[in-house]
Amino acid sequence: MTDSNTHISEAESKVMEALWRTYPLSAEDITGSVGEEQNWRTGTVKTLLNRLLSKGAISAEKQGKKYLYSPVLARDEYLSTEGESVLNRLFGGSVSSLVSHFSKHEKLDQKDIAELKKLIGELGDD
Amino acid sequence: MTDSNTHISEAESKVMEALWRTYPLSAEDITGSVGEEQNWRTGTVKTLLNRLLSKGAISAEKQGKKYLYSPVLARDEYLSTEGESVLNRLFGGSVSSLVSHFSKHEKLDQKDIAELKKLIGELGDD
DNA sequence: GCTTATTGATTACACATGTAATCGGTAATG
DNA sequence: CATTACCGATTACATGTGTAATCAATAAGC
Repeated sequence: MTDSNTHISEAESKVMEALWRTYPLSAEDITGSVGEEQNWRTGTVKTLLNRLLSKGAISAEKQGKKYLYSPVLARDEYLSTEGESVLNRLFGGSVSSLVSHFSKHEKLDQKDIAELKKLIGELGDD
Repeated sequence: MTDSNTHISEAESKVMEALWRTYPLSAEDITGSVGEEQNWRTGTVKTLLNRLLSKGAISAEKQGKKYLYSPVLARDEYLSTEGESVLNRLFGGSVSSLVSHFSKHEKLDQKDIAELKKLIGELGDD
């Protein structure tokens, strides 16, 4: 058990990502975008939407004969929860230890480095 | 499905962590340390060890009537795989985007910041 | 040698997750 | 009005994961 109960699975997170980009979206919309990429039948998308609804991660409002879905859980909140959990599991909760790992393995490109420099600079200024 | 087949679950990773700290270890050793913390019965630890064996993540050698287990998968390799997968899922593969997120949410302590500064400094020198 | 304790192997079982198929109700169409 | 098409709800099912209990083989003790 990763979280108590309302954990969002990987497949579910794909649906969330779509809703975080734009909302509200119908099941059809999502099947057309995410479903296309993931090679999901419509039933699959419906199931994921229902599971997300049960978890309270999204909401639905009836619009004619179909539903329009919107995120309830904010992306930022999701990132915090998931990110922190992973950071703890893998890197003892230390961001610098994560960066160090990726750095050591040449996983930082120029853009990353530039961004990091900027970030760190700003932090110092605080 | 996160990975093709040999994905290491969270419970399994707890066992791996123990073996990465010291090895070889007997099932008893692991039950005594990790099992204690996690409140696992001996059977649970045995199951995890067997699953890790099937996945080729650890090896076992007979020592008298019991087995001694050692890691096969290196911690660093595990960190790379898992870390990259998570980084992709959550932050579009961008380390700086992850750091930015944690920074925005005040999740960087002084030590992190100091470490990051040092890291980035070294990177610039390359 | 027979009994008991140890330890690994096998089996179990509930819940999560990926991936749908099918059922059932309502709306559109002829 | 009867039929069809559309859409959400319900059911399904294999595999993964957490968490063991039990079985079986062997070693140790009486």
